[in-house]
Amino acid sequence: MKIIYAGAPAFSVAPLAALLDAGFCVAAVVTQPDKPAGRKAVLTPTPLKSFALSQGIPVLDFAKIRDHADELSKTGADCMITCAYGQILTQEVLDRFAKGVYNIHTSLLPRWRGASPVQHAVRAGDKETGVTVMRTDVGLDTGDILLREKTEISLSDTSATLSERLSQMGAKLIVEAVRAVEEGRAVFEKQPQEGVTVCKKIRKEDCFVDFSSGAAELSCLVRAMNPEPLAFAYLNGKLANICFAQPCEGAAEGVPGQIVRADKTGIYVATGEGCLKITEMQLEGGKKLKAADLVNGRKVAAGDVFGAKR
RNA sequence: CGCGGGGUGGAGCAGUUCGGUAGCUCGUCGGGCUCAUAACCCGAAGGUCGCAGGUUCGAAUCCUGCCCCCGCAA
Repeated sequence: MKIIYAGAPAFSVAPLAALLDAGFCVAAVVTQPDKPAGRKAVLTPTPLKSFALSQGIPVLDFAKIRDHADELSKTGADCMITCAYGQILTQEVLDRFAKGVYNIHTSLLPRWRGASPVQHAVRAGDKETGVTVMRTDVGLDTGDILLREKTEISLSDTSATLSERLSQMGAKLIVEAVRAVEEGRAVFEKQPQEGVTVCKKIRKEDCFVDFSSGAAELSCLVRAMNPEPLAFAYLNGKLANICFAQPCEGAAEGVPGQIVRADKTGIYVATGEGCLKITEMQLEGGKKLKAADLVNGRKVAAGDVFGAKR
């Protein structure tokens, strides 16, 4: 079985590594073109590209994969695996692979089809999520399901910790999946009609922490946006990216957004319903800091109020 | 040349405007109090003030160059 592997973010690296470890031949890696990144706008390859090059695998970074179907065929691959690749595949591309095209998707399909399933699952307060390996068709994550594995989402999970876990799960599943396909024992199941949700790409304005909402809901928002793009509000005239927060016991006396207590254990903020404990936060221009450090440096004190503007 | 913040004992910060003995909240170590403690009291150790050069009797502070970290925007 000769494989082409398509992906981009760090998340997509582990499954590729697993396929290589399992002894499969990866003819080429397809990924997004290098993009300017960081303050200096340095042209940066995707994490998957860096990894592929370090493994000596040829990399194809097409601006539009649909214009390069012939090049895909030339690799002689009979199967393509995609994982957070970020480009829509056309029927012409799908037809180039005799053994099919399969996608590793980080949700329990048909829930959270689309661009940012991990963040949406956390933000929605889902109790569980997982990884689905499916056969790709021209629809958006609508293909038939081959394998699926669940994992719980805990109150201490962020999109960062979940992604890491899902990446490992995806790595395990894709090896199983490819073996099944290779041995002709793959069994597919149509996606259910019910329970379909679609998620779009997250924008920064989706990340505003409105303290008039409930603490439980805000905790989900904050944890969903970690590590990127980070939930935020304004504090003492500065942008404050809130990295980690959990709902906590205790009355929340004070107007929503007001810090009722700030000590080594956390920054306790009144919300519309309940109290939110922030334990990690990043002020404009600064690094991410633990609550204890913010309090020690006198940057945050009881009585300060989070708001929507500077 | 996209805009901006920052580098000061182990951590987070003040001090820089207007040069003159290195300060705060913690942590660490030692001692005390306590049935006990992450609480409280007493004491101690620990700093080339990012790097290099310049001005000066004297530079964390003023001037010049460089390195590194971070927020926004892409």
